Amino acid sequence: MAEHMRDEILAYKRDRILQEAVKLFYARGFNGTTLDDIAAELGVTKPFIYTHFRSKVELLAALCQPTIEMSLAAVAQAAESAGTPTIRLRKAMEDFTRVILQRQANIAIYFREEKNLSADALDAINVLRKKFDRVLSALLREGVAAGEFTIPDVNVAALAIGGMISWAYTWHRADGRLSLEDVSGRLADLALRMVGATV
Amino acid sequence: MAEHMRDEILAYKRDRILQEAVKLFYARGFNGTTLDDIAAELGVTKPFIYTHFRSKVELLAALCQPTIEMSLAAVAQAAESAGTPTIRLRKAMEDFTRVILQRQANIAIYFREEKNLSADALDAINVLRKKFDRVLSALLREGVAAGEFTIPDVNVAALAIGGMISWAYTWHRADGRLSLEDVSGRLADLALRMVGATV
DNA sequence: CCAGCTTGCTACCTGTGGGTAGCCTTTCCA
DNA sequence: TGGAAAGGCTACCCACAGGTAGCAAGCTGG
Repeated sequence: MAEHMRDEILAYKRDRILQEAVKLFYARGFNGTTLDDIAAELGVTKPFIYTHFRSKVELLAALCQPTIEMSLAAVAQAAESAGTPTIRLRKAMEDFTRVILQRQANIAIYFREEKNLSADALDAINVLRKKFDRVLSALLREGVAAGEFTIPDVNVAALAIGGMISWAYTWHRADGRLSLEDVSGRLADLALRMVGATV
Repeated sequence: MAEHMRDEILAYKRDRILQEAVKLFYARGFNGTTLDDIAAELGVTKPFIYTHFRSKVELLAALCQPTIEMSLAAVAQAAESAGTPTIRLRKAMEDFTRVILQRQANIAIYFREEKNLSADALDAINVLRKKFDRVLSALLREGVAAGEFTIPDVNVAALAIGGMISWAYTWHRADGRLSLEDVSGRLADLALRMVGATV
């Protein structure tokens, strides 16, 4: 029991560090943020961070990788769900957009700071991204086979759709004209149009 | 005459510094590249660079801004050219893609290192980007007015199209399956589909 | 052939920030 | 109530890299 709660608190501290790191890396960039900055924001000191993360670079990986995993999971789950390719593609794109916008800061940091990741972390993430492209391409091919989509070049289409939606991290404002649901609906519509599906 | 040639040589030196900086910033990131690295690659020393650029940050701006200007120019010129909105949009998207892929490294550096730009340089570039969005949105609206396009939300469509194409900098390989012309053709097609144009 | 200007180099300074050693305080159990 | 373990802090180290001062070498015009 005591042990159990100690672990929860440990996890909570780790989480708070990550939260604050995301906020600052997003606002000032990875190299523009010092560990002292993060510590100050939390009301602690630098060595405190080192009891939870081995290095600044590990902190970066810890805030990128799970977000990429979520993106992949969203698309993979929708692709495997029930329904026609059209229905599944719409769900995949809506859910993917939600991840991108809910984890907007993490996504931005990942794309900006990729070069600062360790080779290992980068490899792990690249595996996920390759898988993402394969899953999306497979879904598009399924739709073509079913006669629902018309796509001249499936691989380019997958990259184009993935890019169009990923890009939303650069322009969406949570306090702007469009809610998260507005954006995910509109981008999913555009994706369906790109593949020639009947909307 | 003598003066004239001296200026040419000055410009040439400046250009070579920029070339090498682009190569290294692209490969290792802005913060992962030292001015000594760039100098070494050129067979010169750090103070040499300082006779052509006031600081590392100025170097960064000098390799970002002209590329953004080229993107805007490509779209603006196509939008003002002759032909139907459909024809002009196709040309705009093809030319925009060409800029993105010809200046792939510069574009990548800009998006990654935006946070490292001076406030002034960033402002100047943001003006260009706003203009880019306005020009593209205006062209889409024209197409809608002419009955050639069907677009539920013009602003989102402009961002989506711009994003889809910009994104090509992340995946295009000059030595890959698709040539620059292949990609620009296919992405322009996809853009036209997104706006409901008759391809 | 010399004066002076241009050009680029050698050698250096210095702030910064990631990372660590070792101590103090609090907590918890015997 | 004493002692040990855990948790976090103070104080520090030092490599690195942006930026500069001042000198040497070569070109140019008189």
